[in-house]
Amino acid sequence: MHLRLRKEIVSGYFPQGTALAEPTLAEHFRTSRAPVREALIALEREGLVAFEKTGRTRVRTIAEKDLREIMEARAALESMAAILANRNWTNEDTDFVTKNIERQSKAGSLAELSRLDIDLHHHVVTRSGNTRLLQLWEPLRWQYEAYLVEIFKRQSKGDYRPETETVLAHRKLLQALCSGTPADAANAMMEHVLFNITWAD
Amino acid sequence: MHLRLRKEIVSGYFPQGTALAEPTLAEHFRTSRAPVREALIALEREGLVAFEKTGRTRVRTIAEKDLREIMEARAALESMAAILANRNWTNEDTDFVTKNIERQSKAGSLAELSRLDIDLHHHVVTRSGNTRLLQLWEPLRWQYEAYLVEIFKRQSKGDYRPETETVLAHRKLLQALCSGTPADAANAMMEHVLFNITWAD
DNA sequence: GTCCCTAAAAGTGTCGACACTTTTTAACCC
DNA sequence: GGGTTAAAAAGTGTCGACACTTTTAGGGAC
Repeated sequence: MHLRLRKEIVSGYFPQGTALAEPTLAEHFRTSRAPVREALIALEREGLVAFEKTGRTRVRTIAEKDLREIMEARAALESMAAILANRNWTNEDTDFVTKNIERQSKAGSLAELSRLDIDLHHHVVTRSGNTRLLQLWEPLRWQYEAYLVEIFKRQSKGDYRPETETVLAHRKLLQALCSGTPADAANAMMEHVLFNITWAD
Repeated sequence: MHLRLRKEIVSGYFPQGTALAEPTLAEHFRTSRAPVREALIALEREGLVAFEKTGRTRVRTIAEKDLREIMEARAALESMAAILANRNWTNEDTDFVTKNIERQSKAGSLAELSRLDIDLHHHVVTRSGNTRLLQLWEPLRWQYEAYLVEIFKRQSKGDYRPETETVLAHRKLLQALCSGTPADAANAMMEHVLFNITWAD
């Protein structure tokens, strides 16, 4: 329920600013209001919906300035994750990331590239072995995805060229993760994530 | 309601592992179960309570290995916060932190020192100006406090000596925040927070 | 058309109830 | 006493209902 509603928000089915009335959602999910309320509370803490002072709920709007916050927070968490993942790194991890990057270079759309990109970053955070890092990271992920889907809507589909910049940064990151020092890994991640801020605004 | 229950957990009134049955809590707070459930969901996402597979809820137990995770995550968020706060730093901030450190050096108990310490770190995260950083940091704060109160219980009250180490690290941090580079601030914060890991285990 | 006021509609917050599941208790046998 | 089974107690998940608040819609004056 909570997961289904999240998917509908992140996928853009409920666009930013949409009013989320409990009776309506209850009907939509064929349940009563109680489970809906509980899902909304969880989603509020994930930053995907916002409660107004009157108690009403809307899909949160994520603007450019929010993206900066998200990327800064991601950079903080992911660079630490890179340090920790660097310690635990195995050949299986290298394989996984290598294959991911390979598919990125052949990606046919910005949406596909983004999905692969998020997968890669998710892998690093997971492999940090720090469950709290992952727990804090996940809301940022959903907010980021919710932002992306909005951008994709506005963007014409025609003008896509593979993002060679991103792929190069990922190769550098992989290098640091599998054969660099923890500091190398942190720096590569920090630069890579923060680069997207300047790229985005 | 959510805040009251949190306070009772963090203060140690509900110790780690305590079963939190909804009807009992409802009676305790003189409400029905619905608000209790909603508070529990919020607290679960703050990491203060844990749901078992059967749906039952307990106050989460935070052990030494959890403390490591918490401190690593704090280091990640707070070092980024230090970078951002360094940009916005004003004389008022310097005053606030200076007074805080002064009071630390005169602190009469470990509990008082901890309270001042958390206040100082909270100030830096707030002054980063990044609301998401603060939002992610707060759950770590509660978990940390819930851990501390448990430690204080076990510890004899007699053997307290002021932690000059901590005070020195804070002075160094302040120096970096008000007259150093962003990198200085990040490093000072990272070292300071991670130092507590080795100190704690 | 616009403004204002009122009435209806929609929404939230809280409650008690019911079915179902898990845990505890108690009785029984050995 | 220790173990097993069955009944009772406690707990969760979900639902519909009610009072109260906010928003929307409509009607009248100008």
